[in-house]
Amino acid sequence: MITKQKGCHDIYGVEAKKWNYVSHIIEAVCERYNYNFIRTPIFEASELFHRSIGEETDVVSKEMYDFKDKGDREITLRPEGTAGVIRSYIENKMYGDAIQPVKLYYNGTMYRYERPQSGRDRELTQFGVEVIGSDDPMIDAEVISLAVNIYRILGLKGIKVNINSLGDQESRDNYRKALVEHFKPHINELCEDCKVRLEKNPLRVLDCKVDHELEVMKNAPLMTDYLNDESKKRFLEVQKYLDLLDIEYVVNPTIVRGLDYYNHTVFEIEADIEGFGSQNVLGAGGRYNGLVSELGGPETPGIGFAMGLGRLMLALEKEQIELPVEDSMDAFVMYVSDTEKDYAVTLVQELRMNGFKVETEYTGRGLKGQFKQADRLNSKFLIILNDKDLKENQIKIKNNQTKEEKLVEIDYILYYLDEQLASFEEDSCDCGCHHEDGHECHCHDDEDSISF
RNA sequence: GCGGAAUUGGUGAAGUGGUUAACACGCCGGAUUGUGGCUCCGGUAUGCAUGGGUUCGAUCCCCAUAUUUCGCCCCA
Repeated sequence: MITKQKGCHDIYGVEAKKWNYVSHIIEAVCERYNYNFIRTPIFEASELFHRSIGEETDVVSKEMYDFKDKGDREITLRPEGTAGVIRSYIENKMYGDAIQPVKLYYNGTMYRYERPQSGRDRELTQFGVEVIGSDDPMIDAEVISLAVNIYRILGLKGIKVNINSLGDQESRDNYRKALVEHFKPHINELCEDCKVRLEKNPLRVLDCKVDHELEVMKNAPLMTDYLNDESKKRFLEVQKYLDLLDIEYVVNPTIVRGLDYYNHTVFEIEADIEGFGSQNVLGAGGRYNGLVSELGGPETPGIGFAMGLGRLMLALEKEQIELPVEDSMDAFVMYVSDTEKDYAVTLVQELRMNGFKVETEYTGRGLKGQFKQADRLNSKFLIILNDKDLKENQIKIKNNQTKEEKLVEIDYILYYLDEQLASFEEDSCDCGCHHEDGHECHCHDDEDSISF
């Protein structure tokens, strides 16, 4: 048997419906914030990721899906979404668009050659946004609030926002120097990885999990103390806007992020959920004011974030948040004889074309089997065709909830079904979803009634 | 890249170095000659991840591979 590749997943059935629902919520929220959908290729020139993410990062140095195509081009399956979006922004000269800043969102698969574990796959789905062309701290807060509001709308509790500022180039350089001076005398106490990090990317030493408890680590200089006045002011403004937006957050100076393009605001959104494991960062992002120019575009500020949908689904599951999943039919058309079947074929099409969700029998089951099948499909009405009724221009239709059966004139079938379904929905939840006992219904918390 | 655990039918699983590998659910059929969901009866084929090895004999023991899963590193 040929099986799926390591770290990949087939998503289907109820799970696929849940994914679609979540994507739908995300889209609705993005629309309200006036972000526009962008779809970029899944593969790009390898150089794009080397230049943007950074040569020394783990993502680039050991997790890239690289290959050469038949034209001998160096290709990489995208490990994250920002690089491709920025490439597209530059290539399509979006910096010349009348409407600025450019606000974009994407939702697609990313690829990282990693060892899979809970909450981490080789093929992962990320939703993310990018705002390019504004350096206003207000937009930093908006991006964070957008992410938080998506989690809120989905009903997720225990969301923790950690923010930090890496400052501008000057602040970062000063801090970098201070860090190297601080750790140099203690280099032998650090783990092997950190010794290398201190050389190549000193900031990364800070979020080392191995050396976390060391004394040198605890009294290491803080980034916040090395921000120059402008960076400091900017960071405080971001916090002011977050306060105004009623977003709870914690300033955490150890957040440095694994991708090199970040500066100023960086943030991570954690799920503080029992049993979630160590892969508890649901979303993260930050500002990247140097990235557009680094990739050959004009000097343009930008900020963005990404969230892993797989982890989000995991969190929703752990918190036992039930998503509304449409799993019922309006009607199931039953038949036995060939003439009944012929009529069924046309009736089913007519009903479908008039907006009803209708199913029928395809596998030669007897009437008994068709009743069972209709129940499995959670069909609200059963249409039981009978040659004798058809000769008299009538159709038997049974309400599967009340068990009432009625003979209806063929010409009135659409009207009858429409009316019956309307009254059907009055005394039951109109979302059409199944609710297990004890679970709250979130069906009406959809995008038409979201509260921020 | 490193380490631990696992893999038995459509599904959940029990089990043993030796004739037909439990049990449950599901599904199909019958009782009910065109009205199901309850009940009862019957059926569900070549099925113990793959490849080697030990053995008279392996689903069981050993090795390798694959996949799954949980950690480390790192990331969403």
